[in-house]
Amino acid sequence: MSSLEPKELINYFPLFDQSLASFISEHGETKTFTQGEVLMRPGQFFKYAMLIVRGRVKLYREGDEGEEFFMYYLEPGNACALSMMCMARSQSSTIMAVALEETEVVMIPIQHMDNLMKNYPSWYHFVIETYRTRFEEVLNVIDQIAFKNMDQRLEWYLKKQADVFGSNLALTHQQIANDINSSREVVSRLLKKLEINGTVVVERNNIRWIG
Amino acid sequence: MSSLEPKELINYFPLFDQSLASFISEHGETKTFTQGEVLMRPGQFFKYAMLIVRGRVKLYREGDEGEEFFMYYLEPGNACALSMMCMARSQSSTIMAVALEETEVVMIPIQHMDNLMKNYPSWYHFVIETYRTRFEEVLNVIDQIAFKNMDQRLEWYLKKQADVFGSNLALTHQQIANDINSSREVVSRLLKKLEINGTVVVERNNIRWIG
DNA sequence: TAAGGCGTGTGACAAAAATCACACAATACC
DNA sequence: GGTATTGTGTGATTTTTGTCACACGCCTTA
Repeated sequence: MSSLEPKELINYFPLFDQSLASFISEHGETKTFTQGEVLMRPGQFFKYAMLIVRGRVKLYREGDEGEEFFMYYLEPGNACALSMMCMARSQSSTIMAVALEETEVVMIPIQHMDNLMKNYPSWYHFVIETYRTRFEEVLNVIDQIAFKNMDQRLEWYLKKQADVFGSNLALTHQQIANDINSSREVVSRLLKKLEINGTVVVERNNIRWIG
Repeated sequence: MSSLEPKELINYFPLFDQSLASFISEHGETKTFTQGEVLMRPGQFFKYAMLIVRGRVKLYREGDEGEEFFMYYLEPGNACALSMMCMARSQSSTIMAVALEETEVVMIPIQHMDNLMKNYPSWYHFVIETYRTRFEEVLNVIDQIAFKNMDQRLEWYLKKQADVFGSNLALTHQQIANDINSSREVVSRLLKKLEINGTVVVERNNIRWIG
């Protein structure tokens, strides 16, 4: 439950200045989530701002009938933007965040927010930057599903995966289909096309992204 | 170019406290945009945070081939979230904002941001609230295009329009098609269905939303 | 090594949406 | 009133995506 050293924090979050890192080191609590554990679920109130320092978190949108739609990953050095828009008393459906692997998170209780905003300019710079990044990410998602066909969306999805996990993607066609809200057969066929095209190599349980 | 009275500002932005309203009244510049004028375009840097006090602004996403995709409106009392994520040096394609009618905007130069964040808690509460609202709006858009069919998306779109403009919508089928990235014929057919269904009355250049 | 589960490939078909080709009604403007 | 423009209605067709049915190969494990 004790927090990280200031130096380590600055390492992960280069936007932090010395005094901010010290403050967070003192008042933040670290928590470790196990693989598959839910960090955030629909309708939840937040009592902490969450900063990722180890592991990976998958954010996705849930449809009314339980469909999933992948949005983005959070990695060390990222913060959960949603957790920072604190009073998120959400409606019908909202965002899910689950740990993909064992994940370590620094949690800053919201009662410190006023103080942080007031006295640590590098904090709100970080907050704004976090929002901006996520907002742009989400706008890109909209571009894809509003303007592009399945083949282009699949390609974009695979590229994003490769950016995060490297060129070997341990994914089944079914998992991909879930993430982009399509069906296994469609994904299979499109992957075949991409393979002929030379952008990927398709193996069992694995896709090699060539680009 | 001179700004509004503090009292008036608080009227539009109830989250502002007295001192914040005074500050903005003093340092904000008001600017009037004419109908059709662009407040924000792809690739632009922002030098101001923009608060809407009169009129209406339409925000939409532009595709690579010039397609448009409607996202949301800004009305008096709203702020432009994008303008507040100041250094938005955007990439390939990003958001467009155009005035739907004559629109009055209070513009706060970004050099005041540090001061505002530091000394006016009601300012950053407002900023966070603005981000939160827009983020949720955008997530709802994603729900629609990721999980719903055209008929449901059309219905959702019309309802949103009716929330803003009242139940008489001066829209052609072509305009609707542009906003939801579909085609006129499809919109015509779906509107007919909705009319049979009793949710709308279709007239020339006008749609009456019944609900 | 036999059995069963899981991941993948594929053809046939269905559904949703986009596109094409018109007809025609309402309105605007000479 | 006559003519052009704009908005709408509708069938036929194509494209895209989703669904169904089933084959088959790989891998585990008993």
